[in-house]
Amino acid sequence: MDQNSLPPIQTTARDDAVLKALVGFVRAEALQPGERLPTERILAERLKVSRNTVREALTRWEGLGLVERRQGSGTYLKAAVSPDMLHMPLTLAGGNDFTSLMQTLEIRRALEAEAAALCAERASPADIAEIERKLDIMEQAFRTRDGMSSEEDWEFHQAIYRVSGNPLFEQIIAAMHELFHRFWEHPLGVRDFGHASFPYHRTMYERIIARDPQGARAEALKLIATVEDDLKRGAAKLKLSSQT
Amino acid sequence: MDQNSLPPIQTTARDDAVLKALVGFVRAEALQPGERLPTERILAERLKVSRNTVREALTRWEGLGLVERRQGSGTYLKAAVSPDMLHMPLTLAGGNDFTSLMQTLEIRRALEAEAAALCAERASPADIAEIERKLDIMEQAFRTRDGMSSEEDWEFHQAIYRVSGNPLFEQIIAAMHELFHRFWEHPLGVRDFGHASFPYHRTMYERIIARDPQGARAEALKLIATVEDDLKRGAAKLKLSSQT
DNA sequence: ATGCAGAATTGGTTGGACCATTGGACCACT
DNA sequence: AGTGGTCCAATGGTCCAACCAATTCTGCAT
Repeated sequence: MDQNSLPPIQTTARDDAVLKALVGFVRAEALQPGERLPTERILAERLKVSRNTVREALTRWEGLGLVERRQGSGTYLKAAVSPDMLHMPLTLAGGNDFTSLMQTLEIRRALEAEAAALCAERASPADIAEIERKLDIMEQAFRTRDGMSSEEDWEFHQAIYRVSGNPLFEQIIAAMHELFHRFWEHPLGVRDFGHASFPYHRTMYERIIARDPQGARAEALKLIATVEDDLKRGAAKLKLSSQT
Repeated sequence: MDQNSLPPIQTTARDDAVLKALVGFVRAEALQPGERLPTERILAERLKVSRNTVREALTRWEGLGLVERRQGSGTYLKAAVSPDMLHMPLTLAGGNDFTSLMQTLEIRRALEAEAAALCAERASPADIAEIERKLDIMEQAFRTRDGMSSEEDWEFHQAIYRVSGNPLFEQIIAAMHELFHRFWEHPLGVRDFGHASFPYHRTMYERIIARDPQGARAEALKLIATVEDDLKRGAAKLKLSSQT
């Protein structure tokens, strides 16, 4: 017998139903991130469920970063919601910090190279102008502050992900970026962290405007390689691998 | 004034404390994934908190995929936990049109190639034996059922991600896989979907055992390319691009 | 042994109560 | 006008006790 022809029926799934209703509400009211949604008590009454059930549902959304609860104030939307969104909780098992850092870079290396290649294929003249603008801002910041242009650097990269035409690149790499910087807020003893990557931003840009996907990919790989080198230097310097 | 010199203070965080205690318990008892952890009632009593609080904490862990709750049975550990885990919930807005499907493949192309290369570099003899086992199972299923070996096919790929040594590959690609199959359960009109990719599984395996990262990468790219072709054929056939 | 009914266990839900924090209203004083 | 203080209502956080629903165990009848 084909087991797929008899999917398990859904008797109860109260909190899921609550979240579904909440998605509907957010869309109906066109709520934007930052706005407040109804109080738990009102939701419980309207949906005819217990307040505890509402709370379990909201706890799940809070864990996913979709919502923020402030005691005494209310519950606020933190991100856009849609009926068909997929949740992907990434868990990076501690281990030593160096390993985790390196793992985020392995993902980023793969995606950064692909995004650069796609960008070189698909960029419109307007896209190129935007990328160049971000590149100029970054180089300016790099020179005036001598290094430490991480904010502008990141904006340049984001522009490329956007031009790749695939929003998944930006979302996933952004997650890697945040994961990375949770360890690396103050470049572990490596004073000129990021210095080495600087020239490759412009060379990557040049391969993009030349509509050279393979070249752009190669430059992106070189760029990530310098970051990996910086990381290895920091690890060797601090021997930070001793944890728990 | 430096605003950073006065960070907001942290008062209470009951459920966080519960999770921290639970991490300690899991480590103390050396619980492995699949094992059952104490009853909610017992936890509440031992930790001197309400059962509701325990439930909120467990709900968060469930949302992160760390734990699975089965009514009437218990709560089971689903993954290893450690005190310094990092969580990065990522929610992807899934579209159901041709473009979205293609976008998941672009991500997968980048990651699959990188994972295959890393696998070729790092696979131990035991790893290779495991991959070969999965490959044999898949080829067997393919021949007996003539096509339609998607389950075994997926297991083969997962084995490769695991051997890559970076758990993020499996987590992210699994999300892409789910996003893809949410709308592709029955290969939209393409009867022999996946047929074309079949031979590349073995060629990829051969490059891996040959410790040839670039070769493995190339075979992975060919494999994904056949899937993209299948997708394009399905799209042209059904013109499925009309969807909300 | 086998199978089945019933009890015990366990997560899921409910309703009601109280606590802690927030933010606004109001007021006194400067 | 502005500063600080007090009060109060709204809101999320916690607690309790009970019951519901799914699962698992138990022991009896066959």
